[in-house]
Amino acid sequence: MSDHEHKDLYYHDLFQYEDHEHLNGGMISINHNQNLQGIEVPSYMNNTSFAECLKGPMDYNTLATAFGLASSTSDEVIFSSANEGDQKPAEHIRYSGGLGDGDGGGGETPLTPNSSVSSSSAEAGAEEDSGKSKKDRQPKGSSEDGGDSSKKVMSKAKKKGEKKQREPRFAFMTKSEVDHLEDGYRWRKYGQKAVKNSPYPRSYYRCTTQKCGVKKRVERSFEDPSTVITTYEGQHNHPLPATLRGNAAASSAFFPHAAAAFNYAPITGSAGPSSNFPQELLFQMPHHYMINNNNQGSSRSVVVNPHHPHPHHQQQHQLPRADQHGLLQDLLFPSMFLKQEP
DNA sequence: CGGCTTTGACCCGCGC
DNA sequence: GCGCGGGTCAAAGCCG
Repeated sequence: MSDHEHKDLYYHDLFQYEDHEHLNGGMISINHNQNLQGIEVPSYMNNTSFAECLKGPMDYNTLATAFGLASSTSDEVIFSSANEGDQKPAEHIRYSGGLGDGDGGGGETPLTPNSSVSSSSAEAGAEEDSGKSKKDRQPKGSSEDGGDSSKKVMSKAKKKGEKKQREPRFAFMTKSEVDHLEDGYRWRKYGQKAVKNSPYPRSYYRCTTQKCGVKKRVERSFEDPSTVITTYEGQHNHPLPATLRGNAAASSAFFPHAAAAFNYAPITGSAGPSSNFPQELLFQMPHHYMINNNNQGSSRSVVVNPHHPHPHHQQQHQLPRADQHGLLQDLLFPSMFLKQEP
């Protein structure tokens, strides 16, 4: 497997923070207080196009067009969820994904997250940041006995051949006062770095579940301090931690709405990422989403469990038993995306 | 005491 | 080659 090939196949760094400005125009407003009907379509975008995007084949270009983005150039689709609730300011969600338009010779993209069938590439990567495999670090302070140096060298050499490749990423912008938004999963912070040109640091989190290599970065927008940018990398290979399901702990994870939406979106056309919505978007999202709407004390939660082993199928829900009841009817947002059969 | 956060050091890729 | 910035590690500290 040549590194270059992978480079072409997978589009990492889908989210360019520096490019935020030019995308600010494409936002959809979703009013959490009004359920689905609350979705406000930007003036420049007619309802029809929006609806088509959601109901029809998830064609990236269609989406992009509907969102007022230049489909040919833009990599992002922005979701904005306006929570007009009292205390909480509006929530904006920016969804971003890379356009897999480059040939890349599709088919190679991992389709089944859990079935590591496809090229370890993405899967293995998730395990532990493939690229710079940790461990090859040498404890500074203790000057080490060199005993492990071998280990270190080894891993180093190993990585030498294969270029590091990151998991596809998904970023969301959320208006929130809290940096780390609950999304139903448990995360452990493993680092924090100052962000260039920003007074706000960027925090790095890793899913605490073993074997799950999902990571996420959280940082506050320096342009709009009230906005938190959450970037997911990788996909969960496990269900939501039971302890968090239906728990108030999951307070305002709005970004998953968008994620869920795309996860359920049927893919049409070839398996290639070229003309359609980039597959990364469809398969790299967490499998479950818990969404809690705390507005007005009526906490509602939604758990979406795509498990979409077959992208060409219509969405198939496999909600966790415990959550199966009451959740669907509680869907605040996904139903229109889910395109549920009447 | 276990789990999590903090934080400085380290590694790596990339541009110059 | 060097410096910079992003990302990660892991020891130390904190907390329930």
